[in-house]
Amino acid sequence: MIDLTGCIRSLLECAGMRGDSAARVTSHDVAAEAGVSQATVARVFSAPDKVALATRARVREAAARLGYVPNAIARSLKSQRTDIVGAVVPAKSEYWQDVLTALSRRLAEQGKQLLLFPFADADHVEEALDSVEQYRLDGLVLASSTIRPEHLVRMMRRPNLRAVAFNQPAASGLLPLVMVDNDAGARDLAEHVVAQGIGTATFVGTIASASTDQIRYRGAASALADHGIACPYLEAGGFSYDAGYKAAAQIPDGADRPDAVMGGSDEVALGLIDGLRTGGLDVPGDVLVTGFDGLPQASWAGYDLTTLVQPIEVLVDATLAIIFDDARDAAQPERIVPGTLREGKTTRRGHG
Amino acid sequence: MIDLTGCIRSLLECAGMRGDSAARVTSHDVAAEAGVSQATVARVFSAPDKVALATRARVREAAARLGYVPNAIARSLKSQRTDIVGAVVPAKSEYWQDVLTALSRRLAEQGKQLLLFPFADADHVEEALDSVEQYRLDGLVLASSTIRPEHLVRMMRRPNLRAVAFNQPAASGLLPLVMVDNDAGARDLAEHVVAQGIGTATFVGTIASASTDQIRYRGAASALADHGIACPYLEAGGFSYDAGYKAAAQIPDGADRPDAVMGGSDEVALGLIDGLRTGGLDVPGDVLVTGFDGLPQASWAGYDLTTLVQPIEVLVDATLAIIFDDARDAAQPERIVPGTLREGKTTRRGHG
DNA sequence: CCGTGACGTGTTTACGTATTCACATCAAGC
DNA sequence: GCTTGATGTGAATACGTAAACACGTCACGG
Repeated sequence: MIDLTGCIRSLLECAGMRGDSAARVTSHDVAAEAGVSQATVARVFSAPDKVALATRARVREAAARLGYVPNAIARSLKSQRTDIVGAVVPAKSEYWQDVLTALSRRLAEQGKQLLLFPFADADHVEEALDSVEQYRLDGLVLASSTIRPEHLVRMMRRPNLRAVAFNQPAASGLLPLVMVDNDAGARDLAEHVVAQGIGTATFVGTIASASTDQIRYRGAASALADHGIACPYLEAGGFSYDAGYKAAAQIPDGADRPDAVMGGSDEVALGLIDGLRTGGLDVPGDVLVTGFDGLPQASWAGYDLTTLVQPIEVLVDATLAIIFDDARDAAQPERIVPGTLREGKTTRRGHG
Repeated sequence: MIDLTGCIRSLLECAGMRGDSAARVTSHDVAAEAGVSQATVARVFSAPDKVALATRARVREAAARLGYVPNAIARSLKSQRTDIVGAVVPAKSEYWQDVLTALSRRLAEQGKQLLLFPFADADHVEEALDSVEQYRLDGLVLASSTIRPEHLVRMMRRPNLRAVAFNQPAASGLLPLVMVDNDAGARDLAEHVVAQGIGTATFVGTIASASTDQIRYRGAASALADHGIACPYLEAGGFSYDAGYKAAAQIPDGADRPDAVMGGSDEVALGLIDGLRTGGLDVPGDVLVTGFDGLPQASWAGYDLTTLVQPIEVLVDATLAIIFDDARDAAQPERIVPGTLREGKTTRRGHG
């Protein structure tokens, strides 16, 4: 192992020498080295088929010798394209982590990058957007339903910037929109628990002012009402496990205890499960629980939560299609994608 | 609600008009509007104290009227600073998500941004690094111990780029390095389970070739050996819950069953717990389990895992200090930060 | 044999800003 | 009253690349 390190060190000195002398190699340097003009060098790296095979090889070789790497900053300035997509998302959220992972992976496949603009509170969105405007991004994904409409408006019509609202029903009519079918998903979940033979239910929402929360609650309540089941609303006050855990204590026990508790998100639902179990209840023996989102953690054997799985890949692809497809005439597209019901054991009644 | 939308729409048209006419407002346009030179406009936005109060106000007003926003791309080209830090990280990992969250938040506080270079397999690191070189980043965080030394070498000595290895012991001597004290942490965990009175133990590592995995195993095995306890190594084959879940089936049962199982990471440990429980064992009744990292999920009531909590904020701050502090003469700093033992109920024996 | 077009390359300019240099103004000091 | 210095501003340039334009060469067809 020490051997390996030593070997690397010597490689390093070699690289270091080259690196120092090549401190800032530009296309001009390469041009001089290869005996061509700067324009030809640029062409070799951006439109290789426009330069003769022999020249191309000579330039490539010279570039390699000098350690030349094209400067993306200068390219962006000239071409008015950054190949960078921004994402404005809440700083802390399991769900958004998953979305960002999918998004950045897909972008990387296209040779594009993801620039992150996380915000802690809704109050800090403004600052994030200030930064967004400075970088001339190709596209922007506006996530989180806690972004207020006035912020959305600000991002409209920015030249060369396609902004897309992601899972944010409130943006409808203002921005292109991609989201899972929250209403249908909530109804599916409600129908599913009804089919398990429940008589009462409670919905534990995330944050009541969030538009996704409202739609999910209305969908669930409406479906339950079709079966004559009332569904009171309880606000957890956050999108987190902790919020759900604490909310579990608010759920009536004894005779008033609901047969089913529907969480506004998976994170809340997982917290609910642990909160209910800590309170001495059995899930699903005493109470059925459902979630919404389809987080990886929902599938963990310790929970095995019944939830509505969002097709994140599909949503991400739709988002990128809006950003990069030149069908700009198709004004304000709205892609509403259906989710998939995942049946876990948290709604498997009479398992004992 | 329809009212609100209507209101916004009209605002929108107003903004749209301004947005269109201001399609690409430059500092020259502002200069013309304010009756000053472009240089003065630039100064107003980058060194306001160098311009007279009255002029400053006039320029600011003109800028606001035209909707001028400084162009970060052009600024970067001129100033040779992007105010962007890159992070090369594995695409899927709970732990790295937490690190990135902390990192981007701290950067945002300084008006800097985070550019993400996620990679799926270790084989794709090369491509990610190609992209990294094109953007002239101010700094680079190289994460994941699956990045091979030859990749690290490549990132050394890049002009204007401070690369830092994050939790990657193998980078020692090659790059500035920030990491948690894996050895001490593993020993602490081992001592803790010994104190619970165990007689046998097994270490379930993540990926045997990862340097963190090796250090953690050696630390734990060494501490256990001090008490005369042998500690066989089992490789889960990944950093994931699933890997841990599957590895649980490999752990001997019956008379050979270890009293404690030490996971190489929290994700693996959580999988182990569920895997063991699915196998009919009680955790901690039959087997004690420990993790490593201190993920939020480890604190969930359903697990309450004993683990070594990494001080992520401290690690991130140390990383940024290396990147931005001009003490470049302090060659190859290595910051090794101690973690904190978190005692959960997965090592609380005789709980019944 | 000349016109036509395709092809490859060089020259030049523009992208939008930060910074250097020069210049003008004005207050203070001998 | 003229130097000195500070202060505020404008002109000019550079950052590194992409693309428009022009030019030269060569093959082809009439």
